[in-house]
Amino acid sequence: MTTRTRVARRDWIEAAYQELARAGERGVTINALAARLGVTKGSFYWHFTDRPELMRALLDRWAHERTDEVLGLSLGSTADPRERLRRIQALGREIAPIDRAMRLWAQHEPSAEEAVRHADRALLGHIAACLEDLGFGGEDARLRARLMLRSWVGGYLMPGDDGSDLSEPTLEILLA
Amino acid sequence: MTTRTRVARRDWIEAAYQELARAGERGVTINALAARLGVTKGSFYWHFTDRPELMRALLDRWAHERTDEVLGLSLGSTADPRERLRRIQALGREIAPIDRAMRLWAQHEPSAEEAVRHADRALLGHIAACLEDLGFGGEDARLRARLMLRSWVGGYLMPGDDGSDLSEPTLEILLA
DNA sequence: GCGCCACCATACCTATGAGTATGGTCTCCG
DNA sequence: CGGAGACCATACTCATAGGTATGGTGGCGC
Repeated sequence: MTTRTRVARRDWIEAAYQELARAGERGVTINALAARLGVTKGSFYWHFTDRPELMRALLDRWAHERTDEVLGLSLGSTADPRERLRRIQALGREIAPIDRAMRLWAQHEPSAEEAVRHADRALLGHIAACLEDLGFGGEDARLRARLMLRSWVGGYLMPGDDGSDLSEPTLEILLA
Repeated sequence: MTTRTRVARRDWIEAAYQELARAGERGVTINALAARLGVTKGSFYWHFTDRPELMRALLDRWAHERTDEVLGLSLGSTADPRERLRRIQALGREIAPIDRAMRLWAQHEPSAEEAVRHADRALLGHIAACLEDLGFGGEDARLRARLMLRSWVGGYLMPGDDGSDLSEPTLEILLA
């Protein structure tokens, strides 16, 4: 016989995380995850007390992942700030699904909103630092950083905008 | 006795429209609207066949309202393009709730996505026209218009960003 | 070998929201 | 005054998703 499937708490979190990136917060449903993991709800309610606990774990996982990524941007730092900005954009493209899901979730969940706010503070700091290295004044750099991030996430809410046109020519405008 | 409450089809649409702006697409529930209107579901299913029909009516209402607003921007046109851009921003502030709701809805509803796409095309055209009047080239104007709109709607997804700091200094950056 | 415990399946309850069936009431028109 | 139709209330069904209760089944220590 095939060995009885048996999942750990991390498996639930991981599956939920991917479901979150794929279908949004509403898509994170116990039954769907159970089917995906090949078990039933009985497993879930042994590892977790309720759904909010799972969602809190997702928030935590995202916050850590986000911190590591931004940290990676600062550490693997080229001297050239332009190159660093390009790396931020590259990172943005790969984390787009989960980032989008988190921000949409944050629209109706205060805890998610707080997590996004916190993560944005760090990211904005990093972008502003790059801009300062490019010669922009402190206040101006912060303004432009905010503008860059806003225009980036704004792409999520603009149909027919795959974000490809935000890469080079648009970056020139923001750095002019 | 108080006269029995009696609502029309437009009343349902109007209530739903406000509920949409207030609580998003998920907030548009038949029972909630019925309670708000002082009637029951029986009334709704007389005026409409099902919920999708109501939602289509909302899409229609929004599309018309949006067309009128953008048309109003073009008609009441000052010669000064800077002033026209400021009027766009002013309009943006007042339509923020329903605009936000529509864009969030468009994330998981193709018909809403199509409506937003169509409305954006018109608005982007108007903004780009203003930018061309300011001396920007055709392609550059379109890029900057897209950037402006993206940074505007991006504010919806950025916690702790009331959009107030997007007004003047940020506009200067985009017009530099 | 035996019991214990981690882990899961099964079967339930509950709330919510869409949708339906049917009967009642008001109003207007002949 | 009497019926017809517009309009709504009441009382259901049904599907989904969270949550609970309880009874298994596996492996590991003694």
